[in-house]
Amino acid sequence: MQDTDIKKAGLKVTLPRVKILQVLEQGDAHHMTAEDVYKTLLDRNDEIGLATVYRVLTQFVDAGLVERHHFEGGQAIFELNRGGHHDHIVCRQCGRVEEFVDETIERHQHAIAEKHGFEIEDHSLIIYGNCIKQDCPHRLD
Amino acid sequence: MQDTDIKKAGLKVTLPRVKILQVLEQGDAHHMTAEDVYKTLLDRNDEIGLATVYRVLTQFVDAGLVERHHFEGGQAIFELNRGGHHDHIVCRQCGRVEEFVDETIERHQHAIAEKHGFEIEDHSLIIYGNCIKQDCPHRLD
DNA sequence: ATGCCTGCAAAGCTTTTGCAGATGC
DNA sequence: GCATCTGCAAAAGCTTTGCAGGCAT
Repeated sequence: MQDTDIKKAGLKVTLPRVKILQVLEQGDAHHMTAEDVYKTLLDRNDEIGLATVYRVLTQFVDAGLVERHHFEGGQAIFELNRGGHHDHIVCRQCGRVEEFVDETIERHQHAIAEKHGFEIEDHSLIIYGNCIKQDCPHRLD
Repeated sequence: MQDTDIKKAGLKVTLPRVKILQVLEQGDAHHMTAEDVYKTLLDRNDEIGLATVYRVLTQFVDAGLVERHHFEGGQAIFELNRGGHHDHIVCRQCGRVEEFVDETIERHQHAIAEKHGFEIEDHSLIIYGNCIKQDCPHRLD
């Protein structure tokens, strides 16, 4: 239940916050730019300012409710934090984003950090490629 | 020899291009923002416009001479392509960037791409943490 | 009632682009 | 000489911020 999450973050339960959380929960595309969230809200006739979308997303990131990723392209990508860490594989043709977890990679990263004298906090692994799925609209034949 | 590389890229060998390549080759910090490159040039009394730095770096990236990375923070990071792929581990305290290669991780990435029906083109693996080195100016004690 | 929120518009940053003059070949 | 390149200034994205009014508690 979203209201609880918002409260736990020390934030007031306001309409914009609830709606933004809903978009992130329901979106078929789990990975969205701030602009994507904004436009989705407009499509639903929820008129929420773009500045508010940015502000709220940042607050959610700070609260740990949402993750911010930096893919190619300069725009930040936001994703609801559903627990469970995962990495990403992105199709350069159609923009599709899929998630994966690989325990071996995770372990090796820790070993590498240790070897280099780093206390690991976080990591970002993004595989870029072309998906060869039937419905990739930019499919390479 | 840089002139050859520039020519091979189909670009004229101009002073700005040679100087920018020199900065990337000689920089102790192998990972620089466009602004870093620009300021380094100014320090050497080479007055090259920031727009030119951006334009030339982009041309070098397109030519495969330079790599562009997207770390946290929004600014693109440029690095001379010295052959040999590697990944990065970044200290959030002091900004230090170290490089590493892990064959197991590389292999697993290919396996993951295949499993998801992607033709892998590229990938970006960045580990963020805090280095605990003697000379880290922001060292956590 | 009060303090936290929102919307708007303006500003901030990084990066790109148009154009006139300069330069490499 | 001619095409390509550079510098400047302006513009273009994305994101943040100041402020005045609005809303949750």
